Amino acid sequence: MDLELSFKVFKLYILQILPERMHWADAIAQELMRRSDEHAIATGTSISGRIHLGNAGDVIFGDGAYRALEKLSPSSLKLIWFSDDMDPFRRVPAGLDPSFERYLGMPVSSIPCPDKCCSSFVEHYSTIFLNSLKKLGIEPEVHSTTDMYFKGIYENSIKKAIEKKDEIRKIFKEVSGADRPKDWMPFTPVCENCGRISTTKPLSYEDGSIEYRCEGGVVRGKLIEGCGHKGHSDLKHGKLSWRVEWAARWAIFGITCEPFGKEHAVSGGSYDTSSIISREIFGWDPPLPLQYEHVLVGGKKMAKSIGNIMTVKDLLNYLEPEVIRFFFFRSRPITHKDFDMVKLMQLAEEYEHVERIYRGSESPSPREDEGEIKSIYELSQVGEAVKEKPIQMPFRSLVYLVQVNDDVNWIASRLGVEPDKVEKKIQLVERWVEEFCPPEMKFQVSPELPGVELPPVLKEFLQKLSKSLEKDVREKEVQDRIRKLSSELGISPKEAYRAVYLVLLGKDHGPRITTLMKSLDKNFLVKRLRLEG
RNA sequence: GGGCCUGUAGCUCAGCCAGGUAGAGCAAUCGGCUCUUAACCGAUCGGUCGGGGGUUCGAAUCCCUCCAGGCCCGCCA
Repeated sequence: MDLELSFKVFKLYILQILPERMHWADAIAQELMRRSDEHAIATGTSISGRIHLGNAGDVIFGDGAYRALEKLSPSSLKLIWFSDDMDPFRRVPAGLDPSFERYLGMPVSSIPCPDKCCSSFVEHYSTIFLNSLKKLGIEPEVHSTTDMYFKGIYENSIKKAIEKKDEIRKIFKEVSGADRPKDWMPFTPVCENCGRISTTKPLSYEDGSIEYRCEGGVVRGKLIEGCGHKGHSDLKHGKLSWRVEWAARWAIFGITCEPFGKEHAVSGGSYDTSSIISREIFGWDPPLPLQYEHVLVGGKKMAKSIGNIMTVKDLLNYLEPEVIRFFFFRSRPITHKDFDMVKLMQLAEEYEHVERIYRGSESPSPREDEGEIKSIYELSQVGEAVKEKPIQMPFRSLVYLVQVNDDVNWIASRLGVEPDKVEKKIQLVERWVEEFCPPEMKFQVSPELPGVELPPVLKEFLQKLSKSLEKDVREKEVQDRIRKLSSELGISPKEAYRAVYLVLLGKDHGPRITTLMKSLDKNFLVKRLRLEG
């Protein structure tokens, strides 16, 4: 008994002196600083069409680590985004002209812009992506893998990999049990005749030159025919096999941390293999992995076939950038994340809550960790976090206000803010209300008197209320009047309010009554309360 | 065939790595604010921590197992 008690006391004491809980980004930054004080964080995206929210998550998580490291002042620090544009084009995304099929098997960097507005397919999609990341305050150093090959940045790595290809084959065998054939080459050239990379087979290597034949290959289970061309390629027009390329890239850029999804993280997967290749072939310690779970949308995987692709650009039509960042930083990367457009208001409210705590207009509850909340809020900011008490324009309030009256000046005066401050947010909320707002939060003043049966006493109440409104619609008096009348007539205020909502909206509840009334034409209101249409 | 993640209050999630009084926000309910529904404030309600077993003085937390959901690898990346 005594022993048990002393254990408890000891533990409670320890808990008190332990530092506050730590945000994952801070924990990673600490671990990284323990390892070294020069850091490069790598993120990357394979460009196969519109770049969605999940792809953005990769970079956003990287930015989280970047910002947390920044606070610890390492001697050098950068955030890199690799445009994986030497990858072969594997599937024509939905919505694109089917004629793009002719590019299957070519490096995506050689496909033209689908809208003929940019210099290429890759530029088209990556520009949109990078611009929307910029709005989230993320501006990584950008590298195109195609350019890197062209410029010869990979050349030494390719030579080394070819030299040690048998060693690499052994690593593949040991780590993932995959048998690469004896004549396997870690580098695949682009066919100089047809421009495809999925169809070429390297035959031999000598002095920086690869002999190959374009004999065809399989892409997503579909056979792509080769053109039959036989030729020689230098080491600038082709690509290292992924796991080798990944390792080479780590070594070349000195990558110390990289976020990635489970497709790489799986046991025997590319992170395992690349780690060993990195260490044994290129002599670089693999980066600290930052594993994350993929983002779902409305409980489903984002897929072009389902048509539920959500991009940051799309999302910026409904949410402020801070809330999008908040979505990624409020919980651990490994946690399932479901971006549900219908529940977006809840997300916005949680962000507002964290903002109030950070900026001192609300105190955290005993179980909320102030240090962690501080990190979450700071990581959610596009720029510097501000400490002053916020003037908030709550998403929820706006949802109701825009449905009553979408005049900017009127809404601004209700919220007590400058019209130009709220204008943008009104647009965001209006779009959400129109497209995703659940029906129970939607309302509309009925143009005709809704067909409702009211007991005589409530009719009398409405008549009297109507009369008093003929003279005066100042809001304090309206509420006073409703209360007075309901007590005079012996009905509960609740019934009284219900009656008003019924005749105005056809529903038994609605937004604050004075807000609603004030936005309506006085004559209309008086008539309606008299049940005259 | 191999692996990963998730399961804690109606909803969204902390807490798990380093076992020690089950938490927050939102919702709901009730009340307050000279202004009673949905801008604010307070209080309350709400959970056999997916099930079972084990280790332990003590398990949401560690181990085993089962169930449910989501996903990945086993072509290429």
